[in-house]
Amino acid sequence: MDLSSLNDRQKQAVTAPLGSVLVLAGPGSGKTKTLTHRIAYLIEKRLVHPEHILALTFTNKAASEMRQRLNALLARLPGAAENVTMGTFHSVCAKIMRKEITVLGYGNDFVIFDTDDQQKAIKEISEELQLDTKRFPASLFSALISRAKNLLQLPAELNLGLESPLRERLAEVYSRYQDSLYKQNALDFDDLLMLMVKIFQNFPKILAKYQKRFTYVLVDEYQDTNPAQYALLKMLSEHRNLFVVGDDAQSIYGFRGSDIRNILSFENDFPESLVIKLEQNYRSTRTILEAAQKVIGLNPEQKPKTLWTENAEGEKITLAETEDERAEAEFVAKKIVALASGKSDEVEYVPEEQMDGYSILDRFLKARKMYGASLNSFRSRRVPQLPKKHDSLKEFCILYRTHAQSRALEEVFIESSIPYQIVGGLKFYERREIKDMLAYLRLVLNFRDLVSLKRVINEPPRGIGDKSYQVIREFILKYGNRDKEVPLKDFRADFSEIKLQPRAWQAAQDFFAMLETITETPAKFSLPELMKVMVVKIGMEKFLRDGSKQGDARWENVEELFTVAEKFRNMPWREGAQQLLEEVALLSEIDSKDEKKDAVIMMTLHSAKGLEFDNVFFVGLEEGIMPHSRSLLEPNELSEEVRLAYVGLTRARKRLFLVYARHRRIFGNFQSTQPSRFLKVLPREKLQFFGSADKTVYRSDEEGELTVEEMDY
DNA sequence: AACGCAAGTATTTTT
DNA sequence: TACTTGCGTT
Ligand SMILES: Nc1ncnc2c1ncn2[C@@H]1O[C@H](COP(=O)(O)OP(=O)(O)OP(=O)(O)O)[C@@H](O)[C@H]1O
Repeated sequence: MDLSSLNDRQKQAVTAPLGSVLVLAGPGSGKTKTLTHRIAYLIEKRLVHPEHILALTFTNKAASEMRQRLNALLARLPGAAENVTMGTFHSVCAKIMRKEITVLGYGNDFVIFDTDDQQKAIKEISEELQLDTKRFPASLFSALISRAKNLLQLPAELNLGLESPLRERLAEVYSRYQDSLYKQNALDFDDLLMLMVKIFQNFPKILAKYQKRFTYVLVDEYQDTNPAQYALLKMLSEHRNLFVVGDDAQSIYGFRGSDIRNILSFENDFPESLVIKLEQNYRSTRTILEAAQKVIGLNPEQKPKTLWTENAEGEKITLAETEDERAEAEFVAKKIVALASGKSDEVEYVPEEQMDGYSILDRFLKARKMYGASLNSFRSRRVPQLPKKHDSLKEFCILYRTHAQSRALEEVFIESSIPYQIVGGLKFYERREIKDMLAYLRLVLNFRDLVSLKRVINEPPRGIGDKSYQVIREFILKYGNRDKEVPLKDFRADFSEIKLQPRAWQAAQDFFAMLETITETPAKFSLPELMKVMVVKIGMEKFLRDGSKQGDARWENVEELFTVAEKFRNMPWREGAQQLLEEVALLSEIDSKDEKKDAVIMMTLHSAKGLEFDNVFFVGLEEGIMPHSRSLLEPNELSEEVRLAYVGLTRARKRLFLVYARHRRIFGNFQSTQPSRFLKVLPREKLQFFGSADKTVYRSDEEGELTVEEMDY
């Protein structure tokens, strides 16, 4: 096997004897690359069969990219890469659970509840218990339940050290919530991990089966694993044959239960393990690396690591101060236009009549559609224009702390005719019409799914309001139980007994009759075929296309969903629906990124984990945003902000632009802002300033000795 | 039950 | 600013 593209340390990791290995190293040192080569090596040297390898990544996208690379590395063994099990913890657990969950009493056609479904289920319980939803919002319970599950605490074992009365309320809600999930045959995200652990703990035969199946387990981004994931690894790997890579300085998912101690105590947890440190960075220029090191230096608790590079010193980092978020976006647009049209320096504004490409009318129409720009405000703005002929935009990336920051950028990019792609934020699958369609599908598979029922029983309007829904809900909850599954047909016979107002009664009977006819579709039909019948029965097109343009757009989205469903044409519709729903529920934000599209990419710092770009714009570097105001109270959270900034800076290969605004609109009104404390530690001589950034940021020299917490304003 | 309007409130970060 | 929630009217 060709190891020539690896350095000595990387080779050592790739060819290490079987046993536990930790590769602990900084950004851009080739951890992911090493992990991929390790898999290839194990397969090619016939040390482990591909089917016996389990590789866990942080996102689905990372998994599919790894599989592609592996395929290329194993060109001489075609098909081998396909046999490796790869995916996120959640998706791999979901697959295993489909086979094994019946031991817990759930059906293996369970649905996966996303955060939204989860909160709706909790809300119903809060209402049932007549809790004060101001004092105890569903989002609070949802976060706490998630925390408990990540700590592997079932309702009976709940112990989060909370104060009364929250402790008692949570215990009640959690217990009822878990019952409710069970009755609906649903698992939430955290159940996928927690219940998997519980199965392995309580059913040693099942555990043994998977220990035999996966004799070698690899984990990328190990610093962001939570206690449940840790427990899984510990059981699966029987303390051996575990290969993990990560960097404690890049742990950024603490809010989701990730525990940095997993990587810090690997050596103790897995005795006789081999720890390998990679120290050469292949990604960034020396300047970028130096700046990043300074920032992470704000966290004394991070494990010290050497990181050097043979790369050139490179260009200076640009530190720009702008007036507000609009000017910030214009600054970024201007730089991108300049760089992508081959001019390394400033561009002049192009007079309208000389503009290539789009007419001003086009741009105005787009701007109005996107954010309702008025003609006057639009004309008074002069933004640079991206020429029709320009370099590829794929190597431009804009990073921000929160999704809300993308708006100003979007507005300016539309006006500048710069194609862009936003990762995450308001997604296709979060649109109302799409969620409705998926809810119908879920109901067709499982009429006990109350969250879906509530969503669509009156969508389109059928004359079944909240009162009637509550009665139906009670009926279903009391009706039989999951242990002996009742077909919808039998349910319907009994459902005619339900006591509802005549109009609602008829509508409800019709609704379930419709579900039943869809459910009886023979298995020879595929999912796309079923869905087309389904929308007709529902009357979806008439409902959505109300004559407005938005209505047409909504219907187009449904048609787009048909296209997605085409993937599942070669299997019975039930299976297809299940796979579609699972895939949608477990999508990662970054999965939506379209590699083919030539566009500037915008995303949150969290989504950028593991990625790299030639040109990175890190915007909104202000106190309150980066670090975020919600993180300032807890030192742990502030440390995580430092790591987040470190992740952001180290995404850049060649050029890095840091931008902050003096004023920013927050909740609609302007507030003045202060530059981020993280900027103060950057090496001044490696920066190129724009605006009065130099003066504003380096106001005093005495701050050199302060800790991050002390650096506040 | 459905619709419309007004007030109030919220933004980290995601599988 | 934008979205959700609640209230009042039909
Ligand atoms: N030995 C090497 N020679 C040349 N390039 C390398 C070498 N090792 C890694 N690289 C390159 O360095 C870049 C970073 O690699 P990789 O993404 O694997 O790093 P990483 O340590 O996983 O980074 P991060 O911690 O940011 O996720 C990639 O473009 C990779 O191709």
